[in-house]
Amino acid sequence: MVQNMKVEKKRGRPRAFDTKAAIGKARDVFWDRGYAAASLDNLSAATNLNRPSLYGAFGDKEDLYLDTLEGYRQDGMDVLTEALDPSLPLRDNIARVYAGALEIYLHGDTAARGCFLIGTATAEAVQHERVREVLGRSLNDFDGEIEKRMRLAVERGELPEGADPQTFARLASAVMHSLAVRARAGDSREVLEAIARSGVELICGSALGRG
Amino acid sequence: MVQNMKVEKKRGRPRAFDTKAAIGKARDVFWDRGYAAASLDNLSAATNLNRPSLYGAFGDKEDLYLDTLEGYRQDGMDVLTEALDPSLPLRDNIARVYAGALEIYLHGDTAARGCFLIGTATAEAVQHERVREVLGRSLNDFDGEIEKRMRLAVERGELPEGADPQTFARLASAVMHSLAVRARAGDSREVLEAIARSGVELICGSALGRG
DNA sequence: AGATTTTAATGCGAAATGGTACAAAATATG
DNA sequence: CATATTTTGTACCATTTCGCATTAAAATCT
Repeated sequence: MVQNMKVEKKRGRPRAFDTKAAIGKARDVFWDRGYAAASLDNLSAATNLNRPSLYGAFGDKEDLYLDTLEGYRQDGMDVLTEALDPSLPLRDNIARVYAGALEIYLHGDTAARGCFLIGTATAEAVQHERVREVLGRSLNDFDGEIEKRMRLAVERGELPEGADPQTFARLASAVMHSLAVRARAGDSREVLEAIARSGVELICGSALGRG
Repeated sequence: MVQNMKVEKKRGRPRAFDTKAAIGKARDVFWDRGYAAASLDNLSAATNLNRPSLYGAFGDKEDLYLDTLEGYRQDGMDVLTEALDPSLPLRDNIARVYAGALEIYLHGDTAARGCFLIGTATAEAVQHERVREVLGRSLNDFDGEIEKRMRLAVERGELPEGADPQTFARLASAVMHSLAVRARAGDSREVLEAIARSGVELICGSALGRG
């Protein structure tokens, strides 16, 4: 049932490329240049697909971009849920979330890439409603995933009794947003890790949650 | 001495436009569309300057963009220092900083604009070194201004004795960065204000700083 | 094998883009 | 007034852009 989804033999000529891989390559282009500055030639070169193939497989440039955004959101959620393993203390969870984020953000050829969503989708969000929708939904999904863990933390006493899980989740996200921006602005790993540590401290800190 | 800077009567035909106003109009265009997607036609139409005039007055598109960024940074610093009036309690200061930020971020015709720097310069930061430099410097300047107030707060006992002003400043900035992103992602004023309030609470909160 | 269906490759084209040449206009200086 | 200097407006250019039409190629179905 899992593998049946693609077993229906398609009629015509089979694709000579892997869709997921192509989206990944396209994502790298958008990540470095931003959506608007990424040309179809750039994308075509990076994916080894000529423009008509790109167009046939993904639709126009905006459609392709939305696909890369969705893929990133999904990957991000996977990393996040793994980092939030509830068998670990809350403090470790949040630290792992930030560490995982920095692992992604600090990659880059010429300069650190930061967060793909925050680094590129924000720029288009005002004009392109669909991009704004994906961006907003992604941020909310991240918040929601963290909020689940925060709820557990309140139950377990890792956070003060009256603490609002949603509020704590949003503040935990806020630190991550800042890391995303600062990484792309060129801040060093040392600075970013220091911010991450102090964020963990502030949110899960002994002063508040005696976590 | 202040007004002498421009009193040297220039020789040729005088400009028929106000430079500052033109930069402001251009900034609005970049703010909505992002740097790459803003065409010289867009900028020309918004400023009522034809392309050669734009080019003559500001240089090429990137030069003009950098001018708008610098102007925004300067304006932002002014708003920030005003909000951080040291005769007020730290809690009020930070609340005013966020309120001032939201006042700017929530403007927009089709959708909220968010922060001009974070919303548009991050997208270009990887490829354009000069943009990355301005972005990084701006973030640091904001941090520095807040840090000064935090230092004072430690001296006054508004924050715990051992607290590191730089750390607290960066965390205060982090909440603002999150507001910047979320505003552009379409979050409502209510949500943003709630985040701002909880950010103030967490950073200046009684549990920690008994401010 | 022949028909059908889907993908791949070449190349085109209309429009938009960033930038500039050039001449007219407007002002200060001599 | 004449000249030098700067700005303005029209028109233009070379390039890039996105998107597609068309044709060739490769697989499946009958």
